[in-house]
Amino acid sequence: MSTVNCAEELDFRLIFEDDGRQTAGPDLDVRTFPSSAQALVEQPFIQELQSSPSCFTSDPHVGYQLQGPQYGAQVNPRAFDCPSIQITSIAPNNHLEPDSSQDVLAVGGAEGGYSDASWSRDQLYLSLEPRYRDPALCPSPCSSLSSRSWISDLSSCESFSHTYDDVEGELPDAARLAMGSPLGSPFGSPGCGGGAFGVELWQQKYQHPLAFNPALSPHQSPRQSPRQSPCHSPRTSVTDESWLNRRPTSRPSSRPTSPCGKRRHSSADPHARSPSPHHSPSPTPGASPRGSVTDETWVGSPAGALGPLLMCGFPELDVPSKTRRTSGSQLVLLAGQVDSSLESFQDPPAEEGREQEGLAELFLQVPSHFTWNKPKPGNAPLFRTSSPPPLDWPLPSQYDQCELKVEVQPKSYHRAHYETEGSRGSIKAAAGHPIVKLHGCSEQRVGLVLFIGTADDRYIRPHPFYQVHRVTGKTVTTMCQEKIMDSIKVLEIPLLPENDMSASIDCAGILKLRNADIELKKGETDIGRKNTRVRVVFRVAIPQPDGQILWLQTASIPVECSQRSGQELPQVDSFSPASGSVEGGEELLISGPNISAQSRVVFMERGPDGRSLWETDARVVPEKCSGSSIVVEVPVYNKKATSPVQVQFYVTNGKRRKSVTQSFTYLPGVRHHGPPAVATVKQERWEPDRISQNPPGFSLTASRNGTLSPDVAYYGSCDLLVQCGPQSNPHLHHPHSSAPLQTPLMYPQTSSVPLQVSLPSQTTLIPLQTSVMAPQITTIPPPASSVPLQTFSVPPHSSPGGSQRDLSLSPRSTFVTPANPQKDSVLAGPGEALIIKQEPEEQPPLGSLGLQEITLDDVNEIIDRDIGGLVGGDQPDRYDWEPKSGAGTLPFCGGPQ
DNA sequence: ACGCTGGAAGCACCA
DNA sequence: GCTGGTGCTTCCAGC
Repeated sequence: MSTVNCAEELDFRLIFEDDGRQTAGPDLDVRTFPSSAQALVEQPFIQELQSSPSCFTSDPHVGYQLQGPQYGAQVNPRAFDCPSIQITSIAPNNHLEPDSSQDVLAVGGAEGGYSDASWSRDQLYLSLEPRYRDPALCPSPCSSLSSRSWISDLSSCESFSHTYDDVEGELPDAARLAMGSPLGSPFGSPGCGGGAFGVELWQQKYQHPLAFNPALSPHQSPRQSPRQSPCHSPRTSVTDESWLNRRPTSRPSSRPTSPCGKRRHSSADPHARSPSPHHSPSPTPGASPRGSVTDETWVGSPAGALGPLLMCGFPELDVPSKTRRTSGSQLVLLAGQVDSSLESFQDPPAEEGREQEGLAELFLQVPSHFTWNKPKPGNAPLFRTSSPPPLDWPLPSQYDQCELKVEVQPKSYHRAHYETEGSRGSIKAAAGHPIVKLHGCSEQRVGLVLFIGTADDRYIRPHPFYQVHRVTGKTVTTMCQEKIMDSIKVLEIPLLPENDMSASIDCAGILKLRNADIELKKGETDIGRKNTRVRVVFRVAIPQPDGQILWLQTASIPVECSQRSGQELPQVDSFSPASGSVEGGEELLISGPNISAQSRVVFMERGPDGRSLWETDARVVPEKCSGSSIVVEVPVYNKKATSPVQVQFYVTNGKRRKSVTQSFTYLPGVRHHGPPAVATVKQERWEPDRISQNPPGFSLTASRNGTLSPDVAYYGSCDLLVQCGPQSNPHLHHPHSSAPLQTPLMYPQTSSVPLQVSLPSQTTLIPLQTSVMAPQITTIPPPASSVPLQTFSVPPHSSPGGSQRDLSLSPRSTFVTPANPQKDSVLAGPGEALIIKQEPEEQPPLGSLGLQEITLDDVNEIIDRDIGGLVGGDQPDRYDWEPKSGAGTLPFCGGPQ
């Protein structure tokens, strides 16, 4: 890759402006760009999944609609299924019929709802320059061998010249382009000789934003990387060092003396930030005292590498999902697009639709964002090859016979490394490394995608402050490849039949991005301080006979990534029992790192508003404590309970040294007799009350036969040893194993309980709620199909602070059905428990649960109001994902507690 | 020499 | 405004 190439290849002015068609102003609709990148990046993968024996071979004709200009011969543009930005050479006014052609370079994806109709305007056109088809385009700026982030790697010649050699030619041209080949992008590789051009681009973008295509700038940066501001740091100006002079060493010569511009953690005051050079509430320059991903690597890195696509309107590039959601303009645009896009998503091929009839609303396909307008029966995690789901799109862990499971969980603590550090190795499990396995699909190799996700109380999404990092070395046995999806770095690992469709994740480390860099990103509302828990998220794409791709997702337990916290925080690995009489007095054994007799155990119950309603110390039984465990007496529940009440407890070693909370269920009138029957149950939930995986709609794993695959089994004993930490015995969580309990709060996605529960005549799904709003339970009449009555938990709508968590934390979600587990089952979802009971009369009165029955229509109404409205742009302001306020979060999303 | 780890210094933020 | 505690980031040293 020569400098010449870098400089020559792309000139965005020509592509997007001189072209005369892409000079849209700030309101240019670039929302779909991320999708493009994603799709592009995924194409090879998907393609391979479908047809290629080789993991990374490319066949532009297989399940792959992403045809860049390289396929210029194909003149007809094609609109993609998912929200996508269409880059084509055709005239803007040309109406593109879906599937009409394959000339569109970009693919959809992420955020979108991009209707064909929207093609009439705000499209990105990429000239059909043959140069874009250069097979030599560097495929993956992110597949760095170094411990540095992909961003940093991007600015590295080595990264391009060596790192990607192995994948060179393995990816379709389009993908390469999407990934920002240095050849194909001016941003591609400043460090590779494109520096001068990079400066030019920077100037265009930041100094002359309009000239650079201002319309796109507000949405440019990748979510994961600090974007925009070359001016964040004087030192890291792309002009000065990032572009022209690659950082010679990973370590700065001196420590920063002042993180100038560092955002105050406590402040979200936008005014504190200087206005962005471009029209965006972007952060201010001087953010980082030293080269940051933002500065150093953003423009000239993967992002840069992502090149034209990413830099020009890739929504996720510059605007985190939260911000994107709050973008009125986006929403407005989306309003007209959502439906159509959803159609493509929700309307599977006829045959598939038939297959899924039975699923009905058991599986609510709830795109995490605006894409979900109106859920309807028949949804399934099936996507067209050109429309892979965005990374923050909730997906089930199981569908039909296929289930993706984390067989061996990672340790709950993994110290992430900074860019300035060397790698701290791969994520580890208690013994060895985490293992992920795909059950039920062993006939073909499939690709596993891994990324670092959040572990907060909202839906899983790529973590803004952490990034997966490919670890290499002698000890690494698992083949993997770094890629960029949705502008997020991911690792792609093949799952091979010969390996029993499992993979040991020994090639994934975690990179910490500096808070200041991320927080200063335009639109980033998350703060990094104390946001140090992540989950390792796994996705698998399974080609279906009908050509669609089945996407499943699961996630690990939360992993603490900060040095200090990891070293000092008590961690509850297990406790027993998991429930007990409201009268208390029973001994509760809690064990885990940093737990000792000196620790305190505090029981608490939170109210709807998240405030503590009750909190009391459990009396420690010193004589029974050991070095890593503590025994306490369960305190008496403070209120009269007529139904199981789930409370939380945590272990603390002092101020700010609290473990994550664990759930304990008080059972009314239940006395504990005799020694606990030690039933070890995997508890994949780290912080039950704070984490919810997917929107409730995903709490059930769906199957085509109309059965539910609850992620949680029953528990009816208070004598359970709840395994909270990493566990490595998959058998322990088998639904048919002895362990009846999988805390209903466990993450559905991580659930390894493939319990198949046929819906009884009447099914009641009871949400775990401690919601701000009165919990609701929705009784959904059976759809036209054979699906029996189901009751869905419905998140409180318009709960200002709340949200998702509401669904996941309800003490009442814990239902004990010891007597007849076969009869009553508890379905736990991402944050909610779904209970199936054949005999409704045995259910606790809804009233006592704070639930109310509503009909499917009600559900739809709520959805329309809370989600659809948001999606449709009716209430864009509510599409605020500000984590702190929790306001405006989707109903199914949790709010702060 | 390099990668991985553990520890800790120094600074900024927060209560 | 001051101060102590806490968290973040970087650096060092050992294996």
